[in-house]
Parts: sequence; structure tokens; C-alpha cells
Amino acid sequence: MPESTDLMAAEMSPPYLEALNEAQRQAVEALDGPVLVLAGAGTGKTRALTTRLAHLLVTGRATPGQILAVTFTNKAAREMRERVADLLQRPVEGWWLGTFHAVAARMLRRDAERVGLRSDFTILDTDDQLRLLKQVMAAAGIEDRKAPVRAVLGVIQSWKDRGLAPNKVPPGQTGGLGGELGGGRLVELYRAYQERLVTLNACDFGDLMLHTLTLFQTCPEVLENYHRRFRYLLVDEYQDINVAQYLWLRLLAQGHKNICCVGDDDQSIYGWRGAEVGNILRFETDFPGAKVIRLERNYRSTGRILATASGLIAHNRGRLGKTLWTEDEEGAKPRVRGLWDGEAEARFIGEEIEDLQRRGLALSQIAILVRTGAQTRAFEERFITLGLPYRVVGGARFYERLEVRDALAYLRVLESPSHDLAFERILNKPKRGLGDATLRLLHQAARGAGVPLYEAARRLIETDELRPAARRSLAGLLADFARWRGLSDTMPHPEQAEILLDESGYTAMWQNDKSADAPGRLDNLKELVNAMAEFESLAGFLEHVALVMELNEAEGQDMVSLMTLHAAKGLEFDTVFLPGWEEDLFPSKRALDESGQRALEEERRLAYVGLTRARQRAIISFAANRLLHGSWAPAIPSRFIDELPKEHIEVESDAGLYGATAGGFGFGQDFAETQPGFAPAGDRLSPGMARARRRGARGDSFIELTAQTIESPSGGNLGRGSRVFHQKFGYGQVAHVNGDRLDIEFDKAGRKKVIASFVVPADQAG
DNA sequence: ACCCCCCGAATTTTT
DNA sequence: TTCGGGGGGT
Repeated sequence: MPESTDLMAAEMSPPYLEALNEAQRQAVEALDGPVLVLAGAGTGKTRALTTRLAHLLVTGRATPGQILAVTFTNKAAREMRERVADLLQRPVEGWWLGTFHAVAARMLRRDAERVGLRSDFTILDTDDQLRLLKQVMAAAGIEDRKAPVRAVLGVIQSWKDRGLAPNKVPPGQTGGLGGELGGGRLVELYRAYQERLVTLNACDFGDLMLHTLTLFQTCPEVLENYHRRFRYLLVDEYQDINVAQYLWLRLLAQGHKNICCVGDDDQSIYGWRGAEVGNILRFETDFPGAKVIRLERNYRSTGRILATASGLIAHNRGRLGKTLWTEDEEGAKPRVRGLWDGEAEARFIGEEIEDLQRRGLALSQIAILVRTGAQTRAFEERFITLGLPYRVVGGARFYERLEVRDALAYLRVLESPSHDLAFERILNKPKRGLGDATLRLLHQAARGAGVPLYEAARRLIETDELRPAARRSLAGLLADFARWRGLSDTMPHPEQAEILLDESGYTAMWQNDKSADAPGRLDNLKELVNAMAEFESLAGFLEHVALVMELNEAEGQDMVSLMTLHAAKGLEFDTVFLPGWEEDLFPSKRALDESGQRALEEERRLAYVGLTRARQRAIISFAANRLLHGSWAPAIPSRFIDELPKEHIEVESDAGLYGATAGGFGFGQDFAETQPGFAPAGDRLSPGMARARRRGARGDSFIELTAQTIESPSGGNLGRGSRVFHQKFGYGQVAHVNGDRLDIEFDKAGRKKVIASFVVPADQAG
């Protein structure tokens, strides 16, 4: 970069600094010591951030290898990488830029054995986590008829978010779960779950942070190495970090203390998944001598929109405080519209959009932002009728679809046969007569011998334990895998994958499926195979899938965007519709029930995020009647509507509908109480009677049986001539021993090959 | 081993 | 209302 060097020599500002406002420039140039950049919505945060990175490199303050930059999403990391490359006119190599999880995974792979893992550990997704925990709970003898698996996983995750390993969980923590799952029992489950993960050489996402944290805490030399390496740390979306991430960052920042965190406390909307706004509020205390820089000039929205959003967020107490301003015009006042019901609301918004369309505005510059995913449906139906093109952003993600996950499980088994969860998933998919009974035997054998399921299967098919049909089927599957594995020598991995999916019968399973979504699923399988081509190897592809879990979608068409408020963070549109501003829906009753005032402030921030997405026009609406869970319920306008500064908004209403004259606020309880037949919000949702269906414990899940097997002394030192008992074949005498495989002459069943862990000494039978 | 029916639950989401 | 999971039946 000769030009830059010249510029520096002449002590002139490089051109990239000239493009910044004063505050942004400070954010770029304050390189030493801790810095907190409070970046309001639309204030050019990413620009400041990427310029700062470029500046570090251009001025020679740091080599790429001395920079660590972390984000929350792959998208943010990608954007940062691209924009820095644009600034420098060349890509940057050798720096550590990635998501918290990707960076942590990279660190963990280098020193995995120090926390009891191997460096080729696999990363489990939510689905795997649930299945694993379910097994652990069953083994612990906990009835899951009330299916609290999700709840328990939630508690475990919240502990991990707080950086708590099982031995560090404070006693008496019930995580909000009472009854049978008292604190002690939960920690026990947590410990058992973690042990299983280690056995499987696997991590869940929380573990990536937690194990790395443990690594730093227990191996000072590892941490010191990173201290030496990273001179500059940069953190995006600081308001969203959880305690584990906070501790992780603080340890890393102890080295050179040059940590720059960027965030906006007013846009903290992920408290429910462990983010702690407190982290950003406490920054100056946590990092003594910290410089705080506020980006307050907004380049996105009109004056009215900004004033409305600011007036709303001012109702929050826990804030660092910022005053956004703009030199943009005042613009139109945000509109607030009351409608009879959800259908009328959808009709109204549809008409408004058609109107904008007639005025020549692009549909791609229009968004409808809702509180919950289910709310998009009403609009989708309406838009289909109108023939309005739309897309739902952030629906079911590609790699989360059933068929894609199945196919991935096949590929994982192909890559690493010891991946038990994947093996279990595909064992009987498509149906090949290997159901619960077979799986139970496999688990028993695997536990008995201390080997993975796949290896247990290999041994089991040499014996007479299985029904002949199952034995044949399982043997066939294993032979197939051996063959598919061999293909990697002769063909590229996408082709290998295609053959695997065909020959395993998986593709055929969907081809024979008559349901409407089957063709789509087949398309997805093709897409998956295509995506593999971009990677050097199957292993590389699988690592990518575990951490990145996204597939670039085709964009560019002119469509209205439908999405949740959460999904909208970071985006902007000319026109934003904000429907469903009703008590219980928004703010969400459930959030308020769970977390009270804290949740209310977070919901309010969510409203703030929604409003600040709009450049020119914001239209808020609410309905007096809402279809919820299949039945109609009266609704009252959201308290957030009352909180909007009246002088900056335009209130409209349908004729005859209450509460919609300018200045005529005072919705709230009055509405419900004065309308005949309209119950106050609180009484509306009468939960159905819980049914106490007490049934005798089934207690025959394969995991429980497995647990019993482990606990009972089995196998052991059975030598030739021992008298033994076998569940299926009865009493017999050991005729031949070959490792853990025995030939036994049974009294009734004749000579059979069995696995040692399936028999007990005859004197212990009973 | 598979299928079907009934019951209960039903935010927000990244990695 | 719609979805998924579990239980019971074949």
C-alpha cells in the first residue's frame, strides 16, 4: 500500500478517514486501551468498525495475525471481511475473524485433549442435543412423559451460558423447574450429559465456549500464548454477549488490554437466550480507563421516525443513554392504525402495499415485521390472494430440514463411523426392519464392550443374538457402508454422496412418498449434494455445516419481506409495517410472565428495533380481535402505543372502532372493561384442564435396560466351561472364547455365538 | 415393527 | 388451528 505509507509519512489523513464523521473517526482512531463504541441504530457502526480494522493494518499497528475480531453471526463476519477487503483493495489473510463459536472451536481443536476431548470432536446441533439428553434422562430413570427434555436442556444451556460447568453450579439451583427435578437432580443430569458428550467426543454449542473458558482457566500457558498473539481485540454486538462469552473475552483482553467493543444497549433483544445487557452497562467498571464513544448521528431514518423511536425507548430505565439525531428531513409521521381483526389488518396492509407499488416503489423496500413467526401466515394468505410477491425471511433453515438432517447423518456415518447419534438416526431410515428391539441390543452390546454402536453392530452380526432378518439387514447395511466408503478413492465426494443416498434407499423413500412436500425434499437433497462441491473434502464440508449452518439463498427479486422483529435487526427498509401491537402479543404475555420488568424492557427494545428499521415510513397497527390458537380473542392495544410521543405520530382508525381518534389514547384496561363481551386480557386465556393421566411406569425403554446392564455385573471373567444364563437362549455352557465373543452350548437352544456382555454367570441369574 | 389416533402445547434464535 | 410426540392397537 504505497499511497497509505506516503500519507502517513506526510501526517495526512488517509482518505478512508475523511469519509467519517467526528465520532466515527474517534472510534477508528482510539486504538489503545479498552474502548466501548455505543452505536445507535443507523449510525454507521459497521463502517466505523471495518475502518478501524483497516486502519490498524494500514498504519502497521498490527499485522493480520495479531487481530482477533468476533461476531455473533456468520453473516456479520462475512460482511466485515468483505468490507475490510473493499477498503484495502485486497483480501486480508491470517487474521482471526469469525463468530464466537467458530473462533472458540478453532482454539479448542488445538488443545482439545486438555479438556478431555480429541481434536476431531464433532459439534452437535440442537436436535442431537435433545436426543442425547433424552437418553441420559431415561437412563437416570426420569419419566419423560411430561416431556421436560426441552426444559432441562434449557436449564443446562443457561448454565453453560453463564459459564458454569457441572461442578460449579451453585447448590439449590432449580432453573425454574420444580417437582421431581429438584436442583440436585438437575445437576446430576447435567453431569451425566456432559459425560456422555465426552464419551462421544462431541461438543454442543455451549461447550465450545465453556470448554475454551475452562482451557484458559486451567492452562495459563495456553492463555498466555493467545495474549502474546492477539494485540487487538474487536467485538461486535457486545450487548448480546452472555456471561461465558464475557468471561472468555475478559481473559483474552488481559494481555494487551486493547479491546474495542461495539454495541447498542437499546438493541439488546436476546436476553432470553442468555445475553446480559448488564455486560455493556458495566463496561466502564469492568475495563478501567475505558473510553466510551457514542455514535449518535443517524443516517437512516427521518426525523419523525427517530423521534417516535426515541420517545418510546425513553421509557426504559436500564440504559446508558444516547440521543440520536439526523440532518434528514422531518418526513411523514409514523401512522398508528386500529382495525377490527387480524384479517382486516392483513387487508389494510395489502392495500397499502399495492398503493406504494402503484406509486412506483420497490417491493424489496417494504417489510412487515412481526413479533412471532406464526403471525406471518395471515399476510401470506392475503398476499397470495392479491398476487403480491413476498418472501418469509428466516423460516425453517435449510440445514434444519428433516431430509437434509437425515442425509447429513448418512454422511457423518460415512465420514466417522463412531458418530453414534448419526448412526442411530439413519439405522432404520428408510425402514429396513431395524427398530427399537435391534437398537436396544446394539446399545447393550456397545456399552458392554465400550465401543461405538457401529463397531458393536459389526460384532453383533457375527453372532446369533439378532433375529435372522434383522441380522441380514444390519449386515447388509454395514457392507454397504464399507463399499460407499471405498468409493472416495475413485470419485469426487459429491458423487459419492449421491450414490450413498441412492443405494441406501433414502432417495427412494421420498420418491415413493405421496405427500405434497416430498418433491421439495428431493430438491433439497440435490441442493445439499451440490453444496458439497464447494468443499475440498467430505470432512471439510461437515465441519462447515456444523458451524455455519447456512446456505446462500437466491435473492434479487422484487418481493415484500416478512419476518420477525428479531430477524430484522441490522436490516433497513424504506417502508416498515409493524402489525400486532396488542397487549399479550406485543409485549408478549409469556415473556412478561417469565421475566417481568426485565422482559418488558426487552420487548420495548424490540419495538425500538422495529421502528428504527424504517427509513421513510413506519405504519403501526393493532386489531381489536385476534385469532389465537384457533379461537378468537379480544385484544387491547399495546401499552407501547400509549408510550409513543403523540406529537410525532398520526392516529387513524376504522369507523366505529374504539380508540382511534387523534389524541384519544387511553386504551388499556378501560377498553376491555367497557366493551360488553370483551374479557380483560388477563382472563382471556383459560388454560385447559390438565389431565392427570397416571399410568403405570412403562420402564422398558432401551436406555433403561442398558443402564441396568451396566449396573449389573455381567460378562466379567467368563471362561471356557462356565455355566451362564442368556436372556433369550436360557442356560448353557461356554464352549469357546474369542475376545468378547463366546460360543455357548445352550441346554435348550443348541450352540450359539453370543456377546459376552449379554450373558451372566448362571449363579447370578434370576 | 408399524400405524394411527389422541392429547397437549403453542415466542423470539444463532451457533 | 396445527403440529408433534407418545401410547396403544394391529
